[in-house]
Amino acid sequence: MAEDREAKNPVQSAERIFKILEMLAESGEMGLMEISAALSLHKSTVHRLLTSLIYMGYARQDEATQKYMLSYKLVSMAGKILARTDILQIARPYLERLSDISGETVHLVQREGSNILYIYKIEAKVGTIRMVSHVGMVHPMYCSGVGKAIMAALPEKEIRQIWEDSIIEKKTEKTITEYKELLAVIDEAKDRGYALDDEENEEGVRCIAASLRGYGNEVRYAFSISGPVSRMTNERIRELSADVKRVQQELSGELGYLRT
Amino acid sequence: MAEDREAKNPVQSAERIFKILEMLAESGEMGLMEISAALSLHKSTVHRLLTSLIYMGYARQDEATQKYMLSYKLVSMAGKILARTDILQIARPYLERLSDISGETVHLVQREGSNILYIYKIEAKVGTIRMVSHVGMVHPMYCSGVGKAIMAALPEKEIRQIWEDSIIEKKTEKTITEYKELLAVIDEAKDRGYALDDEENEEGVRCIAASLRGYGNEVRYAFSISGPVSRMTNERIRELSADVKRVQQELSGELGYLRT
DNA sequence: AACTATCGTTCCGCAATATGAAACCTATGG
DNA sequence: CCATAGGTTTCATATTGCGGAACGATAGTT
Repeated sequence: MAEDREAKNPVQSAERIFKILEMLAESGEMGLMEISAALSLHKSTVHRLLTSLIYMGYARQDEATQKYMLSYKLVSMAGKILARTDILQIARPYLERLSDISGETVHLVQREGSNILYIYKIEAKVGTIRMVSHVGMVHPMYCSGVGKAIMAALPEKEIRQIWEDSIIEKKTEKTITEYKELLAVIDEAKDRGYALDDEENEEGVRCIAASLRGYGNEVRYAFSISGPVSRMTNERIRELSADVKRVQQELSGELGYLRT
Repeated sequence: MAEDREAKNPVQSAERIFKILEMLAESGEMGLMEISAALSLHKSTVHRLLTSLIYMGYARQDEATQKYMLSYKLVSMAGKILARTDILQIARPYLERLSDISGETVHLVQREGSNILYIYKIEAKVGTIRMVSHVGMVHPMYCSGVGKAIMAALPEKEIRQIWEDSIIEKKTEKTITEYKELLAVIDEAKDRGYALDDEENEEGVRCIAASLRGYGNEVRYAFSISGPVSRMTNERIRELSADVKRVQQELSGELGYLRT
């Protein structure tokens, strides 16, 4: 077959200049020949492309060593992107999929000190029960699945702090009111890789949650699937946990782009 | 003179592709014609360059709206650059301690000419107020605590230069718009050993800042603690200033050892 | 439905542009 | 002082990127 279907970069010089950019981002600083050799490009070509990068302000050359390195213009650009893009943009499609799979209510929350803030909610597609949660709601961490998911990623010192900051309130029969018990439950969550809320916050509601790491690599978000006990059997939770963990995996991957 | 000395970008397509990149970073998402019009480039040219960006993974096109936007690859690259900025490695534990002590937002910035670049941020651990600052943000020096902390270590000639380079803008009631006033405030900072920002940049936000000397012994960095006026009383600022100055002391010592 | 306007995509001939060989600098060190 | 190994500049060449034009798809209008 003479067919040449394979996609190809339509702009050669762009291909090359970004290769150089990526290489410099990786290695910090490099000499002309070093880059030339690594990319199998003629040194005069590399020189021209570098001159262009410098002209545009993306790179600079060390006066003394003559080595090339990146400027902070890229960092500044990245900052603009981040400033605009909250996690919601990224997470939404994944959460939508969770909602499709399960038909249950899906939440995305953000840590706010010792509390969590609901920043996104997809209503259940089956049944008629409506959860009291809503976007903008602030809720203590200790008695929610998402809260425990976040705490499972924190050092014990911080968990203790959160506990002390919280007004412990026995919302249901099963609400945890002993610090030791909380720690035990969090330990379980650590082992499993996901946290549970077994009617500890709202009578008849169970949920399964996992945390997410944000830009600075700190745990700042969590998401969950919630539903009535009638449908959220142990059996079903085990099934859904696979989906939750997969989404956590995938989302972490995508958000990981934002980290180092 | 027929002399045409003015530097020129030696790679046209690079020039254009980065213009597109910058434009997208600024605006979030744009249509083909929109970009084409804004840059006075033929739409087929823009299309080709965008295809190239997408091919390399720096951009993507929304399925539904067909609009173009940047991916997170740039952010990831920026992360790599920042990760290598060694002051960050050294300073991080100290800044974390400041954050622990105060519970407030902590920033680390780097001087970039007459501006500052935010290279690290620790979010406040108490309260729910979020500062607009973010890593990668570029900001004028004259109306920020960190900027004034840096200027306090510069000769007046340079301060004047910075002032002239800056676009003076009355961001709040208290923003300094007179050069003489700036000098006075900087003088105070020199005496005290730390600089303040008293709602000069963002309504309701006060901050306390100090500068750091880099490798060549020139002042290139500064850090700060910021918080809402409600918590950042004069009393508290005096308390925190001791911590700020101690961290400055310790960090300066450690950075002094580094000589490339 | 037919018409129109708008936007994104594809094609392709032309020449401007990017290419790389070679010559030229400038340090460093043997 | 010569040799070597970077980095820089020049320049003829053809490859690459350019943009006019035509196409397709979608949405708004009559």
